[in-house]
Amino acid sequence: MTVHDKILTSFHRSTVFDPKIVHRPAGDAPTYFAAGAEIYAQGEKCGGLYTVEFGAVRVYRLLADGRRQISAFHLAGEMFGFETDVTHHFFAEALCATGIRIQRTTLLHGDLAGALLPMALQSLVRAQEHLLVLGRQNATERVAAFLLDMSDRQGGLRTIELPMARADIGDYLGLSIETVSRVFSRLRQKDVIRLPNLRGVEIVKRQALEDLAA
Amino acid sequence: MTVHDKILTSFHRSTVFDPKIVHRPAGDAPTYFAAGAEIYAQGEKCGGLYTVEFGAVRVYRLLADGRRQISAFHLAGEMFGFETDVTHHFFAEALCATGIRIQRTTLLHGDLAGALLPMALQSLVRAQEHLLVLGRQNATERVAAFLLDMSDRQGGLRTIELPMARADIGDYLGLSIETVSRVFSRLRQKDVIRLPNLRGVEIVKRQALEDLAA
DNA sequence: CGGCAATTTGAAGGCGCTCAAAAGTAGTGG
DNA sequence: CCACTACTTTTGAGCGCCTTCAAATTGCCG
Repeated sequence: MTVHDKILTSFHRSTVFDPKIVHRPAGDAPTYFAAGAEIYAQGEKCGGLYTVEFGAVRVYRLLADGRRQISAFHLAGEMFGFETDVTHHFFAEALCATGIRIQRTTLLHGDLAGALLPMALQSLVRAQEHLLVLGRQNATERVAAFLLDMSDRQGGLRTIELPMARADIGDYLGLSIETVSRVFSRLRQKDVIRLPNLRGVEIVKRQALEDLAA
Repeated sequence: MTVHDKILTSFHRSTVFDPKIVHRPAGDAPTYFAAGAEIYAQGEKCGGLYTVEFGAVRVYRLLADGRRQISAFHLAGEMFGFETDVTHHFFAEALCATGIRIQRTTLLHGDLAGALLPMALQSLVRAQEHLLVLGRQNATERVAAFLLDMSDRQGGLRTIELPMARADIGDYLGLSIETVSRVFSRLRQKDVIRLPNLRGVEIVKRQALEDLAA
């Protein structure tokens, strides 16, 4: 039992689980999840690998006292669910209406592993870059890096629709929701971004964001 | 070019490079590095995978202004150097006298990849657990988790010899060296640990550390 | 329009950082 | 062996960024 497993032994879910699953077919066909629906939970047996067909996913861990760290968001086309153990060490939930293709991979070696290694390494690099953000950047830098990352992963669009709430962004960036909101407001005041909807973000001055992210 | 690559374009090494390499044979034989010696640098062409035979290694990234984030320490028996690109995105340096076995892997698929996937996933899980520490734990919790991790990875020994300086611990945990030192002192005052040497740590009350790490 | 949740904004306080200096450690050479 | 130097670690004081607590505002959906 590792340090972090120990941390989580006393965990209990804070809200009652409501699956909200519209349709879960057998085999490799996509499964549909409503916003907030659980895809898998810590301690569950690993079911394989997951590919986001549409929508978005948050993957996170919890501390015993309820503090949450979202280790990654996964958007359409991305793969997640890599684990070293037979049971999940993380929770995965849909951020919005989401379609997931589940590949049941009992054997993780041979040619299949050869195809998976690049995907796993992609996740590793993302996690390592996120370590730099969490370890050494201030609130403004974190939010700027986050917005640029989200934009890049949606094709570098000028206007993006965030699939997650402020609370999710905070738990991803290691900040309180109030601080996230304050940074958004400050960026809006400086005309670096515009906030047309609650979830929409228009990047007005990309260069300014990039300067801030450093 | 990603956000983080951009961040690092203006990077320059802060100290003059002194290889201090005693012996670097060809092929798969181990290479020896003195304390502080560079194993590879950001931007260099990837040479393959690296296995620590003895000693210890730090892998890190830098921001343009010199802030450093150590993404991982690697001890004897551990493998590192996984990259998605043809060039390194990180720096790797020996923390002390260290022997490294370099496997030159031109093809990262097939059975070889099958053997590598578990190692890569191990790195991924470590990075994700570290995200929880950096994102959601305070200074005391971070140091406690670090000490337990170091102890566990050295066989759960009661007394361990840290191969790294306070500055390295700080850059790993996202803290200043002063804060790391203060937490060490506080743990010593509470008789949770003892500090026989500058680098030595004796874990007197493991349970207390585990309670703190949560 | 009314009600609920999410977001925003404000005020006060705390944790960790920066700056600074003292104490301890190691390495070198006389 | 000891003196000298350079570096690391420790300790102190003050400050600033972010958090917490609280309340106002906005947005959304019936």
